[in-house]
Amino acid sequence: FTLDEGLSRAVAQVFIHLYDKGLIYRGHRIVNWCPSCKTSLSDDELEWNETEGSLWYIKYKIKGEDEYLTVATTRPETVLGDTAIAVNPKDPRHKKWIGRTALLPILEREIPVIADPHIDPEFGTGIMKVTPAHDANDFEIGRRHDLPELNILNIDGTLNEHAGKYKGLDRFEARKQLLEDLQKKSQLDKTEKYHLVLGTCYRCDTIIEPYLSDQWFVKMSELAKPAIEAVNSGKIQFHPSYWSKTYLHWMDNIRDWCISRQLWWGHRIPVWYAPDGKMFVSVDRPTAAECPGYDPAALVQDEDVLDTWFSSWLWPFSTFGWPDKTPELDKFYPTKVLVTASEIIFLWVARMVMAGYEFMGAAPFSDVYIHGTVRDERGIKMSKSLGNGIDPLEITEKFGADTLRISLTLATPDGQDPCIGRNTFEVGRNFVNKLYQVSRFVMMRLDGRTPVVDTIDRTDLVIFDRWILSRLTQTITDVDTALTEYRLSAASKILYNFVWEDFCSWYVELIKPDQPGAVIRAGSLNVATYVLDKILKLLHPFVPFVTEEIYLQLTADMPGAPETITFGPWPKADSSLLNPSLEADLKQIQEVVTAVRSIRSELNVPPGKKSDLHVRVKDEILGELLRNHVEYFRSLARVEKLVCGAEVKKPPMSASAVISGAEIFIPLASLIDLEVEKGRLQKELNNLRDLLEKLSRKLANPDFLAHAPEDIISKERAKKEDYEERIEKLNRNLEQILGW
RNA sequence: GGGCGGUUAGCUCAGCUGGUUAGAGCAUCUGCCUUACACGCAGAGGGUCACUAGUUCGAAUCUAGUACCGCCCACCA
Repeated sequence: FTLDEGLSRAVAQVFIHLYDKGLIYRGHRIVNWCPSCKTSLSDDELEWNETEGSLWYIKYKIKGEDEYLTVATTRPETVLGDTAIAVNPKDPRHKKWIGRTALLPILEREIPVIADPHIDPEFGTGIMKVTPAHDANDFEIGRRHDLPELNILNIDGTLNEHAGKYKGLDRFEARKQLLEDLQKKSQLDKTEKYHLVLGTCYRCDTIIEPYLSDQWFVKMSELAKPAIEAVNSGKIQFHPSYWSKTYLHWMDNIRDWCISRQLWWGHRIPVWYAPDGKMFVSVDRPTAAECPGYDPAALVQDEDVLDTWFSSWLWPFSTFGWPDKTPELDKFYPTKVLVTASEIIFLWVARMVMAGYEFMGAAPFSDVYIHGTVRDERGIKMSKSLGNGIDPLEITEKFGADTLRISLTLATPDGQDPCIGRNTFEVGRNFVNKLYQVSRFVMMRLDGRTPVVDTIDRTDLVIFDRWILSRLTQTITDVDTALTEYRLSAASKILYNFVWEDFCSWYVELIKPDQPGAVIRAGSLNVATYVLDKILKLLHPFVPFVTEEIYLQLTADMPGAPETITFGPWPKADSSLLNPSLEADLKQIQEVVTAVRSIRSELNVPPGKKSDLHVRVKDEILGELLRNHVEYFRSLARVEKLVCGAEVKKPPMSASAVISGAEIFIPLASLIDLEVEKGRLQKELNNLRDLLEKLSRKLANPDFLAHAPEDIISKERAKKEDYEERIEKLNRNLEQILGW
């Protein structure tokens, strides 16, 4: 907590360090002042109300001429605090007046006519009055041109001695009288209705007044240098990297930091004032020796407190006891990753980097991960004030903490903001349930056998076992890559797909024995358990509670198992398990199974009814693959009898499908609907013909053949051959049907 | 006004260095209470990749501009 004693001392020390170095100074700044509450307000404490106001056009006489410059203002009483008239240097209408002297109406004070690019020639008359003490923007102009900052207000909103005859009047009464006087002197050119937005005090509704006050500042340009260099050189990296642009743009244009706040809660500014105004900078009340010639008891500490970020920017080291050299500081500074939101890149991140270099001599971290900000379904950032948020506790209550976590991870585009609604969380809820169910299945099918999760018996593997191990290996590699690149959502999606598709939909279904309740082959069960263990560990960062629970159940009877999943090692990719050609073989089996399912579904074959499967293969390797493993996919494809080989003939009255490298026939006699089957084949035929046409055009283009790389051309040629082959087969099958 | 993102199926998003029949989940439609899961299984439909111009043999992917959405910062005499 930054208001704890140790951290408070660090804050004061830092103030003194910067003050002694000449980097902290006292200056003027425009604040929002409430004349009723007699306090300054932060921008956040203002309420902005749209009102119908007026735009008054006031004439200023040019000294020594019979000419007038007319300016438009919404606050005529500030005329009394004007210290210049300004025009745009490029404005041809008013160029000739630059450098001349104008006379303030009523008070007849002399003020210069200056040129400043800020003035918009399109607004009003293109001439602006400059009131440095009562407008933030005019203040900036005043600084640029070294204008006097003339304060005309008292703290209660009445006018002070600089207001001449209007002294003592309330600002609005003064406005009224001034306008009347101008009218009388014909110096009020005209009045227009004007729509404006007025800042008011959130407590008392009083219109706030921009007010010049004494504030403390930190000079930033020197502090910024090493912090800019750190990001430019890559010593500090943002993830995603484009956030470094935001950081650098701000740092390159950095302005001095106003660190004093007129609040009651915060670190008090460590400055003490003697009755005569003499200043002492000190953590505690100065001792007699520290303020020679003054009575320490008579010193008064500055009433203001420090900006909250003035303590937060020290956080990476103040939390470890700095400025003392503690073992914690030694061990934990610098750290590696800072995780935060983009909206505080300036407020916090940039300042921590600057403080790190200034006080520790090194950057506080090497990587800054910027996470997304939740938005609602319309894309608007969720916030308390808009009331468009979803309460995370409500989601946790309903679906569980893991669901909240994995759902947000899955839904958040890497580096961007997720738009979420209530059903965003169903995805995660379903997934966590799926994980739990499949785990339950594996554990049930242990049938009393002790699970083995650390090793696999490589002499006892079937093709599907080796396949899932290869897929697992690839998955671990992909997840590691994604995490290394700080792509959390990508990592979670890789795992989601692996678990749901590869593991649940294919592997577990393939190793299920054909007979209900039959014991699963020991080798496959070993692999299933082994893979499940790795899944739990890979998913643990995303689904912490459920993976822990399952892990403890799975390893309950396992001698020497860690007492928590977090003590287990992160899975390593074992490249000897990777087998791309095997994955390609499996893909073919999957395609056959999918084609069969598709035929059956489209022809409305009752799920309970099994059917024979005839496969004419182009290559006997596939035939063998199918024959040898039919027992595994028999139930997936509802196969009664399998006939496959290069010479297989199409059985009469059978439905067909053509995939790359094979033709599939299912004899369906009574079940087949001629029209439906014709439609199916025709549709596929049309699809392939379109593709072939496009491809043929491409391959007939001499420019393509001349410029495209060889491997692309041969790939396209192979594709063409495949299309032609499939079209021919489809044609034959279609002709046969037409002959029925 | 400045800076930075985004725009791909009805919705939420993948698509990394240009060559895939542009993918997934939700939603929709069809059929299923099939040995863990109906929070499920299988199948299907659905996209001129915001628009315009350019670079290229080839653009969802690169460049420029336009429009719209959003975030941060500044400002509105």
